[in-house]
Amino acid sequence: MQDGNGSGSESLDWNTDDEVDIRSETETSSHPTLPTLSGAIIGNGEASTSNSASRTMLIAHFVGMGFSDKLVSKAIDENGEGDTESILNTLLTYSSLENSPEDEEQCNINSEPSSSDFNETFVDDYNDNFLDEDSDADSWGENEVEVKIKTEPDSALATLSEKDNKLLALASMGYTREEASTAMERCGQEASILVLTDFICAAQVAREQDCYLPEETKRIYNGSNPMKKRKLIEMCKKKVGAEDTIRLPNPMIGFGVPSQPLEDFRRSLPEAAKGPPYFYYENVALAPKGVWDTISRFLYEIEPEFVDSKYFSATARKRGYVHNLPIKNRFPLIPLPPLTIHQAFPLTRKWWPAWDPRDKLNCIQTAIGSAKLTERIRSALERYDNDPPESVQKFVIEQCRKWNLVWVGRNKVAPLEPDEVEMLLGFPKNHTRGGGISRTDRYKSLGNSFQVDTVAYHLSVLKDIFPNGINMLSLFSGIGGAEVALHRLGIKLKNVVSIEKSKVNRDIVRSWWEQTNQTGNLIDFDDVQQFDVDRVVQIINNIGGFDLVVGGSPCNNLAGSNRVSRDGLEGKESALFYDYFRILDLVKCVMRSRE
DNA sequence: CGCATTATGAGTTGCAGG
DNA sequence: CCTGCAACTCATAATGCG
Repeated sequence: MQDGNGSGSESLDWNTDDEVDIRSETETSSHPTLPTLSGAIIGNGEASTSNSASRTMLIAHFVGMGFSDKLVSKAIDENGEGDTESILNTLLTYSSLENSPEDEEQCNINSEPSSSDFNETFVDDYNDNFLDEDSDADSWGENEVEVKIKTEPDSALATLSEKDNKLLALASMGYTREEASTAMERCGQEASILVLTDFICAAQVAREQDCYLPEETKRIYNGSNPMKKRKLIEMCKKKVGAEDTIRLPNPMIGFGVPSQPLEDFRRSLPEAAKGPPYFYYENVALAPKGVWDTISRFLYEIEPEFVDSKYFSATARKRGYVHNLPIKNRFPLIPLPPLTIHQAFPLTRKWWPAWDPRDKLNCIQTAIGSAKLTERIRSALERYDNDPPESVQKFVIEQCRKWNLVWVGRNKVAPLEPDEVEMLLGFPKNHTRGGGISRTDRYKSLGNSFQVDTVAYHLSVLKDIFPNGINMLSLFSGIGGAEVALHRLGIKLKNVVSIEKSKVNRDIVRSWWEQTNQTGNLIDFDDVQQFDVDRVVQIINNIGGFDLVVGGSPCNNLAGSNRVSRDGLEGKESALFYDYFRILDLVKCVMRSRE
């Protein structure tokens, strides 16, 4: 996806002066802005008139959190007085749509919204609750949360948030509110972000060139004519200019790897990006076009650090990391892991043909090569006493690369074993073994995980900053790559709040936590979408704040190996990136309000 | 139903060579 | 500048078996 980045384009006039939007008090910015709560405009608090007592209380409550009087009234009108959760959601959406990078410091969430309610002994409560599994998400603050959810139909919530998400995303891309809503009107609310941006882009081009009638434009963007669509997108790219799209570095060493530390490298973070808390976000580097531009724009315009884990391991793993950590004085985990196939698997050397030039494995994925394939390879090679002809060599090497096969006997290749994958990714042996987990699930969980040495290298700078340990919020924890990395760095884990959908993964982390005799608290949840303001405030009041927020959101719809649903950042699972951003920004605001 | 097995390309990038 | 080619990719869904 090539998004339309408004800045730097004079000819297209992305931001018209006569646009009508809700940020009328501030000057129009020509820069694509972050949809952050941190950047919310704080109203000057007009006196509200003719309100019931409860309504006045309600308004005061939200105004106390930093929202303007006018906005709060509007939100209450839309949602009714009874449903504070929906009101808050609406307010957050409005705030996000308001663009005001100049006012980043004005986040005035009241740190004590009825603090007596929150200062109960929650830690004790959930330590008990965790013992009865699967009820974790609901066993919390039942009296409050349950009721709210039941009064609001799920479908309504989902529709609202989906629509808002799209508006939000479009706003973040620098489109005006008018363009966004027009596009949604014309393409329908079910239209994907791609379709919407295409529509806007096409409209721009049409306006520019005056050669497409509206009806024609509409027809083209109903998906009937892919050639013309592609051509139009190309034209848009030319117009917008590709100079500000994120490109992958070559070699992919980010801000340095142990063998090439980039000693004197400095970077300046945008003010809004600085902590607390520190945060660390991860996803696949080779995502569809435009994805990393969007991710970076949401995550405070921080430039992603793209690193291939082949500099830390015998297997490649090209990933992008967005974080606000210092990068000076990083150090790697000891012992240094093997960096070549030969070092990692000495026994394969005996069978490794001279005509297979590989010394690194490709990316570990979630599925392995079939026995049928390895058998085809064996029988193809068996016909020759010496080296096979070049055509056969080419076929075999191609398949070995594709499926990450290693030589385990004469003419015999095989996929990696789960424990070998564990080693390559930096996990302790048998990390994913036992406890009722199937072999298939082991491959899947490992294939979706961090490379521990790589992540540890980035997180190592925290050791001096937090000599007494850290509180961590871990989203999409998986099998606990970040937790393992910190533990191996010798950074004490005081409180770890972990959110992970898969029960087998939660079990793996819980098991590792017990096996390693952790002295801190591991608190887990299963759904990021239900992790709302109340919960964040409750937890922060209890543990005193987070030092680090880590997470790699789902890559399903971004990953190249997905033939079926590589739908980009708006895909079913990958769209959970926006929940990472939402929760991070929430934590940021609550933390700032407690200063 | 759980688990294992298998088949299923496209999108993107880099690079060499016109 | 362009074109062709090689390389690579945190996956999904259908099927069969016990």
